[in-house]
Amino acid sequence: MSSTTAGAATVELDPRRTQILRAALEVIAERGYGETRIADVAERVGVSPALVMYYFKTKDRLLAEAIRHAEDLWYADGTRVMEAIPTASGRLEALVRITCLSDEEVGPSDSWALWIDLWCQALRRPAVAAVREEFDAHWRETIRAVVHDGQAAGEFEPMDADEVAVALSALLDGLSIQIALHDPAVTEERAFATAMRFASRLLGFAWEPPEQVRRHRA
Amino acid sequence: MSSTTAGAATVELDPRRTQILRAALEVIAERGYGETRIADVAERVGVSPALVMYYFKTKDRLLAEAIRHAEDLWYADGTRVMEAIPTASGRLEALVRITCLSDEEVGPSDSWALWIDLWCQALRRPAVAAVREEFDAHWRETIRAVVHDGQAAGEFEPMDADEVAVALSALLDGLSIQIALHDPAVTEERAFATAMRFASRLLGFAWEPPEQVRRHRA
DNA sequence: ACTGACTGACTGACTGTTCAGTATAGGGGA
DNA sequence: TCCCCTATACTGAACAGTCAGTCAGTCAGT
Repeated sequence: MSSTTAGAATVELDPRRTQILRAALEVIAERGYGETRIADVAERVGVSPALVMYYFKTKDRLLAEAIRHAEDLWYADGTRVMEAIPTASGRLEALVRITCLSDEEVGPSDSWALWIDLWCQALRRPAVAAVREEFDAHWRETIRAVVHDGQAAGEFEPMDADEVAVALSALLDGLSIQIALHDPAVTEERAFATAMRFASRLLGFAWEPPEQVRRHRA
Repeated sequence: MSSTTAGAATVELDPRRTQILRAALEVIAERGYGETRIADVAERVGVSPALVMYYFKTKDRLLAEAIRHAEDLWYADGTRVMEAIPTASGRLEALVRITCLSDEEVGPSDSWALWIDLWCQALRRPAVAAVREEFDAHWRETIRAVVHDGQAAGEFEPMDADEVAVALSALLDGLSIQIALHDPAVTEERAFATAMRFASRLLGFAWEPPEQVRRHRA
């Protein structure tokens, strides 16, 4: 479906440019969007702040492009992982795993912080809001497609796939917030189990929690 | 009790102090936590910036107290509304309604933005993180209690109430993000219906989406 | 020599915080 | 009553630090 997504991502091949974008992403993840200074980004690359301005006209443009770059990276990884999984329930579990567990091969370990910052900045910055809406729409469409495939294959019960996509993406967003904030009541494993239990119950497929987090069921 | 908390108690009763706190909350909701200037708060109250520093030693302390103040206000309203509802399913619906629909009598209309900012700042500010964790723990406990009551009364099916609390609070958080960001795919009414459908299916109680979601309480 | 990558040094704006000082209210004494 | 004294609320102005953005100019490759 989305085999030609490389176009937009490879528009900028300038290595210095992508180097700066990557550095900006690191700084944003560490210090936060609002606390990111051009000097920090420049120092991380090992160049002068003026060079950052040379490549990106303003700070706003740098940060906006960095956010979009993060989205591209995240989805490139995500689709690569997803394509290798044959069953719909397996792909659904992969989606939940990517969202809840930090040791997956998708995105940086602190990508949750980036998400929260994305939402926060999207509140008031139209450029960020556009990226966010695109990102979420794409994410929901991914879930919807998996649900649809599973229903067509008889793995899932028939029900409104859009509805499931909205509910499940919201659930995952909410859980990722608790994980990002290290809430003691919501560990990564618990979030994973909660989301999977939820999805399996909703879609009517069998799923058993792994050994270490298995608990009694009614 | 007076020896250690007398200062704090009198502090909260100072009208000028609460006036500044309220103004700070308004500015935070409008401009965002990171973009809030003490000059803005002072101007809204009609005093000099120096007076704000006179009451709150630093900007950080002002903002931290403002956030805590918001939490207090929100829960005061929330518990008042909840107490008047007899059935557990009714209280659960009220919880969802408070979260999803903007015209309820709980909190300011833009309290979602405040929540997102709360999460964002909690990522890196320990003082805010403490308020956030308290807030969420209280919120989950509220849900858990309602679920437990409903199960005891036979309204809900038996299942782990903690599990339901984690899942439902996460779902509501995720939906509130989409609402706050005005995502075209998730209107307030749709979020409300999604959450209620989810909860009723999970807990096994009957719920029908209203023909037209009632708004503006008569 | 021309172009593009790159830099050091500067500026200009913003803003949290301080501080010296003003005004007002109240209390106590004569 | 009048005056003095003190504490409290409050302000205008300035200070000090931070940073995005600019610019003239250097350096390397062609």
